[in-house]
Amino acid sequence: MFLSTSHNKIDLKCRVSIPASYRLNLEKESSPLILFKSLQFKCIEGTTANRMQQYIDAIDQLNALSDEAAVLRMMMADAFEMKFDSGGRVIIPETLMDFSGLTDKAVFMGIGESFYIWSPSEYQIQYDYSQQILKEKGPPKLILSKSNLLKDVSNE
Amino acid sequence: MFLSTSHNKIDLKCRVSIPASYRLNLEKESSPLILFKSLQFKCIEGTTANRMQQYIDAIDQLNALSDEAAVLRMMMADAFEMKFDSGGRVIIPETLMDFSGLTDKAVFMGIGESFYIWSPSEYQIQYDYSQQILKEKGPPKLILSKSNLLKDVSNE
DNA sequence: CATATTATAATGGGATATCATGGGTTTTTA
DNA sequence: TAAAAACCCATGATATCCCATTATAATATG
Repeated sequence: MFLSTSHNKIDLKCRVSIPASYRLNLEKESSPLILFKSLQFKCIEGTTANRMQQYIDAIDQLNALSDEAAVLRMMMADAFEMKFDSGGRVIIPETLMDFSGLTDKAVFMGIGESFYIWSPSEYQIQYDYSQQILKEKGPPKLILSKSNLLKDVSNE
Repeated sequence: MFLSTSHNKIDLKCRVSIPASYRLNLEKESSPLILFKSLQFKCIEGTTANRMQQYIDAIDQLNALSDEAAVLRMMMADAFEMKFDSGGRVIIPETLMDFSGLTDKAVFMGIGESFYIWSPSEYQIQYDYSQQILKEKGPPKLILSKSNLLKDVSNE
C-alpha cells in the first residue's frame, strides 16, 4: 500500500526522492515505478505496473472510437517507467513537471493502490476541499463487511 | 479484537508502547499496525492493514471525483504503517501528534476492529459526553446480524 | 492474609543505520 | 561536442536498533 504524505524537494536537476516507504512497497510488489498524468487532477500519479495494466484494461472496455477513450489514451501515452539512482531518487520528465505545475517542491500523497505528486499549492486546494466535505457531510458512511463489499447508505 | 483501555507515556522521542494485548492481536492477524487521523474525533485511530485494505478497495468502487472518494483518499494520505522496536513501541508521526493534541501521555481505547489514541483531556471530554448521552437517551439500538455487520440506527 | 517471587510489560538512553539532499565526475545520446 | 542522464560519494537529520532499568501484574509462599 502507498500511504502517508511527505514533502520532498525537487533539485535543479529535477531529481526528487521517492519516499522510502513507497519504494519499499514497490520492492514488495517487485514492480517498477510508473508515473503518468492524473486522469482527474492537475497532478502526477505514480503506481505499480500491475495497477497501470488495470487502467489500460479499463480503457479497452470503453467504445474504442469514443472521444472519451481517445482522451484517456492520450493521457496514458505520457506514462513513464522510472529509474532510481542509488539514493532512491528519480528524474521527473519535463512533460509531467509542466502538466502538474511542479517547480521546486513536491507533495507525495499516498492513496492506497497509487500515489499523487502535487505542487504544494494544488495539494493545499485538494486538502482543504476534502476537509470541507468532511465537515459538511461527515465521514462517508461505509459498511465494511468481511467480504470486502461496499455499501453506501448516505442517501438512505 | 482490540479491547480495554490503558494509559501509556509518550517519551521525548515521541515513542509510546502499544498495549501488549493489541500487539498480540496484530500478531494473530499477522498484520502491521496502521495509524491514521480519525474522521470523527480529535484522536488517532489504529487498525490492521487488512482493515485498511477494505477502505482502499472501497475507493475503487466510487466515482473518483465523488466527495466520498476525496475524503477516503485524504484518510489514506494521513495514514502511516508503523514499525515496532524490540520493546513494542512505535514513534508517533508529528502530524498525528499535532492533530490529536498529544504531548506526553496517551490513552488507548480498544473498540473492536480498531482502537483510538486520545490525549488525556480529549479522552475525558469524550467520556463525559458519552455518559451524558447514555443518561439522556438510554442505550443505543444496535442490530447485530450474523454477517458481522454493524449498523448504528440510533439516528433513524 | 500479607508478603515474597517471578514473569511480563513499559520506559530510558546511547550507538548505529537509513533517508533525504547536495554536488561532482563520467558516460550516454542527440 | 554540448546537454542531459547515470553514477559516485559526502553530510546532517532522523529513525531504528540494542541493552539496561523500572514498573506492573501474576503467582507462589510463609
